Amino acid sequence: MEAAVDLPDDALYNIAAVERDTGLSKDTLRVWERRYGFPTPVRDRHDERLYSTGQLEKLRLLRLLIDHGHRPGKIINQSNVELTQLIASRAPEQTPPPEIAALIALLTSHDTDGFRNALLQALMKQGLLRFVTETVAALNYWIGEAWLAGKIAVFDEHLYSEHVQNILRNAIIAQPGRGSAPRVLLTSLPGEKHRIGLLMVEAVLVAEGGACVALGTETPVIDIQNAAPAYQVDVVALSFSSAFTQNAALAGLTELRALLPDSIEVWGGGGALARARKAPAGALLLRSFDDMRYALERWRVEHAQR
Amino acid sequence: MEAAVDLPDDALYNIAAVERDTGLSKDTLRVWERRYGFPTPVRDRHDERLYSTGQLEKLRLLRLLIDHGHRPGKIINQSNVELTQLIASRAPEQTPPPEIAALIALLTSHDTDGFRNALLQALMKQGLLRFVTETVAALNYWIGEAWLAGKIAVFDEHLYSEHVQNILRNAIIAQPGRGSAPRVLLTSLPGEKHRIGLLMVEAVLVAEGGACVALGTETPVIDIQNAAPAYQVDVVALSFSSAFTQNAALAGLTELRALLPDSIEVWGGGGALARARKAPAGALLLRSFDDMRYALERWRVEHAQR
DNA sequence: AGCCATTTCTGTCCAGGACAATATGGAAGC
DNA sequence: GCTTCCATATTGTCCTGGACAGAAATGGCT
Repeated sequence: MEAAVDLPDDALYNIAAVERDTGLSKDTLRVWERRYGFPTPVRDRHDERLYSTGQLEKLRLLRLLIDHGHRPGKIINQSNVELTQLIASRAPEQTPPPEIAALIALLTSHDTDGFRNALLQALMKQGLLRFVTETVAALNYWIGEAWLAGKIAVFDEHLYSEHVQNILRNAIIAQPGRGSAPRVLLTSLPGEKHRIGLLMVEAVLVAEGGACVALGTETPVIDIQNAAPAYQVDVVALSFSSAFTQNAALAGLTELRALLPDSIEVWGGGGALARARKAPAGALLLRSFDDMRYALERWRVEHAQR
Repeated sequence: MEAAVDLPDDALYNIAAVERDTGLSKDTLRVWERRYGFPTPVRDRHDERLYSTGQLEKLRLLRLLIDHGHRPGKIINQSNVELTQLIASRAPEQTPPPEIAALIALLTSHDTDGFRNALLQALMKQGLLRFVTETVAALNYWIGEAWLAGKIAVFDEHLYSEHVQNILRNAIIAQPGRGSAPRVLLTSLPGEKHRIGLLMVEAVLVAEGGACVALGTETPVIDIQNAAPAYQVDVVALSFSSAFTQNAALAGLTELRALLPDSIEVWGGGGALARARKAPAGALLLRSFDDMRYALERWRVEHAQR
């Protein structure tokens, strides 16, 4: 029994590596072992945990399902195969429209140049506004689905994110005109890392002739409070992907609303708020890009007479 | 139920927030308290640690000095003032060159368009390679210094990062030619969020005629392992900013080296590795952009005969 | 159906002990 | 003088097992 190459199959990972690769904290890993009897890593000579590749794999499946609403206690004792089926059964066999399917096919065939060119072509054909609200939005959705179904690799998703960022940032810079009122400060709260949503909003804003001060992701509330007057913005807009809890998103909006002067509006949008019933007092919920365009128009009407 | 209105100055941070803001692990924070008597957070009604703004500040100074070679036990009982002096004495009263100072002045005056235009102008004047290795590198350094000295706000740093990203991504896309060998897969490991370093590397690579597959930040090792053959790359390059521990960076390189076939080279660079003594067997340490250009050249010579 | 109270579940925090990995400092050898 | 090696000191990470807050699920009420 001799392997020509070191097979990664019998590799062992210490708890720090598992935390890094699964996003599950060391405390969580230990408490799962204590409560549910999984994972059961072997120990090295100094009684430190060493996790097998199979356990690491299962932990990643669990993480995925938990992020999509399953409870750990219900699924932790199922086998890898059962978990994979659970993931597959989630989405009722739908297929994306052909344009989107073609783009995804380019991505999964690892044809980086082809994918980039196809995106650029779609942008040219549709213009920035439609490109963002139709193509990119649909891509986000269907790539998420494909990922759940195991049809797309994590690294493909990374590459997708990079390409879309490149193209959107490029288009935003290229947009003619310097933008007028309202000036919108755009960012997300700590914990919210999803950059594409922010860039999509920025693209729409710029396309509609607004001016955008983009701070990127994960700005602490206090720093937003300080930045808003410094940049003399009219609106502070926050994006919450579905990685955020709806409650956490609403709490963030409420906190920010309390900290900012009344003259500055607070807008919130994104997946976490798509199903929210009502906005916190004094804040505005944007459930779609159309909502945002109406909000822009309303702001301009209200501030027209001066 | 408690009514909590946070005022920035007497704000209190729980141990998770401090870990996030300082990069010191919870274990380290607790063991320092036990051993050295610092920090001494107050406790909430459930005996959980709450760190004051001042202690958070001191912890950040300590982290910084430790990253620069000081030992914790020697400096942990000095005051904030003494630590600040220690930092100041580290870089003997230097001032940034006038071009850099002018850019920083635009940034701190919140003149977003002016800052953007000045960056674009520098790029046009210098070309991509010099812009990255001179202007952006210097800006990173001096903005870090300005932050240490309290001369720059967190949100200004966020805005800086966004603008540089816009410009670099724009320049990378605009670069003529599709790039040839070697094909380099470029990313960072989970925990390493610093995007500008990655983009700088990508810009230099592209400017030198290489082909780059950029996966963005925080790609788990397993996914890198899978991506490398899928994209048929010749080299996997990882970037570690000084937010990473040197040990963690070296461990990551070692792990990756073991998982990838010998035909794929492993390169690592960035602040965390700047003072590393020797590279893990089979990996290459790049301590500067020049190192990277030499490495590219060497690779091309070695693979010239076909 | 919607709303509120109660129970269950789950992640994070705690204390204090242990030890591996690294850095330091000095002695020995070239 | 300079490296090389080894003993010692320092420092970060991991361990166990207990506790509890906050989120989610459940049930009872209008």
